[in-house]
Amino acid sequence: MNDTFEISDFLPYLLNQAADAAALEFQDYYKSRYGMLRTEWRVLFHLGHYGTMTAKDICAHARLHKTKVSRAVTALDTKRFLTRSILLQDRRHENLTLTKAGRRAFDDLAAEAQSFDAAIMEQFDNNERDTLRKCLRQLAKL
Amino acid sequence: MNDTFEISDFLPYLLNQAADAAALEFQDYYKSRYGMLRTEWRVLFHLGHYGTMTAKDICAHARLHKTKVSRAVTALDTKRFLTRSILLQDRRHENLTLTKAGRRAFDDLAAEAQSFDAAIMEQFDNNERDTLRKCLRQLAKL
DNA sequence: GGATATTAGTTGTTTTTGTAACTAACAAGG
DNA sequence: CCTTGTTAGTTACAAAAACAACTAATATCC
Repeated sequence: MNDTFEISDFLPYLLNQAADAAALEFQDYYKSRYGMLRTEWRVLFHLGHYGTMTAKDICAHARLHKTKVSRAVTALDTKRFLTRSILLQDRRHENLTLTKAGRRAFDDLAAEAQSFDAAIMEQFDNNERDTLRKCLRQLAKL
Repeated sequence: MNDTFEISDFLPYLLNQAADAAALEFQDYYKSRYGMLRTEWRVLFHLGHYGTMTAKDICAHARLHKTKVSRAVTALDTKRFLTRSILLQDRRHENLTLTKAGRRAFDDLAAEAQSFDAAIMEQFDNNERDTLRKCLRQLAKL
């Protein structure tokens, strides 16, 4: 009918398909193993990687809405993966810190993520990898 | 804390962030202008681009679940953007065809998508564009 | 000091998705 | 024909996301 423009060439579509495909396998891992949702995994990652921080910090850094973070923190708290401590200077903030169990989960998942990432990237050569990451970073910044 | 692995380097995360960012602006367009959801836009695109086809065909080609397509078709039908006609040979299938209004919406959105895509790609050089699309296609296939 | 505005985080309500069960039509083997 | 199986599509219910309204603490301006 109209052959001037293919949807599989449309960047937002392509990005979305690629993102879905890439997320799938890893998602199964943290879901079945720890009963975590994607936002929980991201929050866990931030705390494990950057250390103690507030929900606000996570929102800003992970580009997540505060309600999503709030619910993820509640879930991780219920799982005893983190502890909350209200700051004396400003009782609106609370510092979030991983527990031992939280850190174990983080260590496991981070290692898994890393090897998962490497496995995906294996299909590309060095030039492609660099270009891909560079372009994606630039797009994510918009 | 742990600096061996950055989350912003984790491909599923990066892809997701890039996909979100890229989808945002265009999403606003079809949402505010036509009250469409993403799946509706995709179904509309398929019908506009490939012509009359069944829901099943769209599922296979767009990699969408049949329930999502079913709901999108209902929504597009309500908006009078398509008509359904049951096939005489096999009354389980129904052919979906855009109405005049549906085609107008498609023409508008396809043009918009195309220039939107071009605008995004402008920030990359030719080599980057090719590599990006090639890698994304490959990832999407998984 | 006290009204007003901000900020961090939570809760409630509505949309949207995901999953599974369902209906209706057809196919195939006996 | 008539059971059994398969297929296209819908519907019902549960999980998750989006959005708005809220609470509690602090900051600011008069």
